[in-house]
Amino acid sequence: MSDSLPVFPEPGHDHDACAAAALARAEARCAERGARLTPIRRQVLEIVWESHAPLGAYDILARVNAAARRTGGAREKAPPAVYRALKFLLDHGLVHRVESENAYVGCGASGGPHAAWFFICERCKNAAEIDDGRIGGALRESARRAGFALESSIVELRGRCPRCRDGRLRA
Amino acid sequence: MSDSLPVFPEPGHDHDACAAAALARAEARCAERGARLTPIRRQVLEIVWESHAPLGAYDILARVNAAARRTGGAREKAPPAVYRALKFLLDHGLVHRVESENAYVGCGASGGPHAAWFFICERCKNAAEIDDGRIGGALRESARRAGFALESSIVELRGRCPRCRDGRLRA
DNA sequence: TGCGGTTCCGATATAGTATATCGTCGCCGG
DNA sequence: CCGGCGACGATATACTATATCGGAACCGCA
Repeated sequence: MSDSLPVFPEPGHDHDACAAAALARAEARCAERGARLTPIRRQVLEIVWESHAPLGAYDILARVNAAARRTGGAREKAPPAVYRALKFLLDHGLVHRVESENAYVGCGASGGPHAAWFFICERCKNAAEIDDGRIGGALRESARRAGFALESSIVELRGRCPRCRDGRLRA
Repeated sequence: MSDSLPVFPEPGHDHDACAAAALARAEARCAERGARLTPIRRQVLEIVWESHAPLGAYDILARVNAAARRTGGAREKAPPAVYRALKFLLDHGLVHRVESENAYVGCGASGGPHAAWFFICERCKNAAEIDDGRIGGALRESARRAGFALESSIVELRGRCPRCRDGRLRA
């Protein structure tokens, strides 16, 4: 685990490349595991990677169906299609769920299983994963002292990202 | 902020006293603030204090209505009644919301505003507030290093409480 | 080639969580 | 008396998620 690094996407970052890299990681991981990145799963993953802001399941569904309407008249998907795809992606560590928003965001890490801890900007809505060993240490130590057998941890830190923090409301 | 102390309720603790103390704290705080602990607000608070396990809004609603049926035929309350009461209690720091369960639990602290961090036992379902300065320190330091202006933090640690941890499944 | 198992998906229904809106009542200060 | 405000009742609706069943596609294997 490394120190915390600049975690929010830079203003002008090449987001297409960012998303493409995530898709490539997903394909690699699925190949490794013999898991099938089917069209609907891949599409849902692409949609959550359209930005760094967590997206609700029904927003994802709407985009899936909007795309279907554009490209030809395939019948509308129903909610379970999206929830099944999300479950697959969650199970394989390709997306994370943001509990405080009932929403889903792409996993930016290439490594194995890891805790899903986030900074979430209240203004631009972006979420950035936190990679900071100190937090894990503090949580484990706190659990140890309480006699609590820690199995998983949810950490969602809300506030203003570096770009949005300077009081510039609704810039 | 103190060290982490034994935070889960003891097996045989006097829960009636525990709930009564919480109600007394609530009355005191409302008096201080000129806020009105109306009958429905008080009843919702009593219901969340029936145990240390977070309770869903509709479970609370069902208990409110069950009580009404028992004591005489007052008309059933609708969901907004409970959500309004919960909002009041949340605003005044008398209950906390557990994001990972869409559920609500009484606030055990008597002090002022504070972060709502929890241990949540997957077996007995109880939630216990964490009072550990190290966690806050780690979170603030992580935010500082990332240039993130921290406004609020959600920490929900899931696992087994001291009483439930020893592999005794469904005892 | 045909069988049997598994995985994935379509389709429908329903469960569970939360809020918007509008009207009324009661209280309190002027 | 009246005006404002906070609280609440009532209805409707939005949003989030899952249960269940059946069929299609795929795979390994006799």
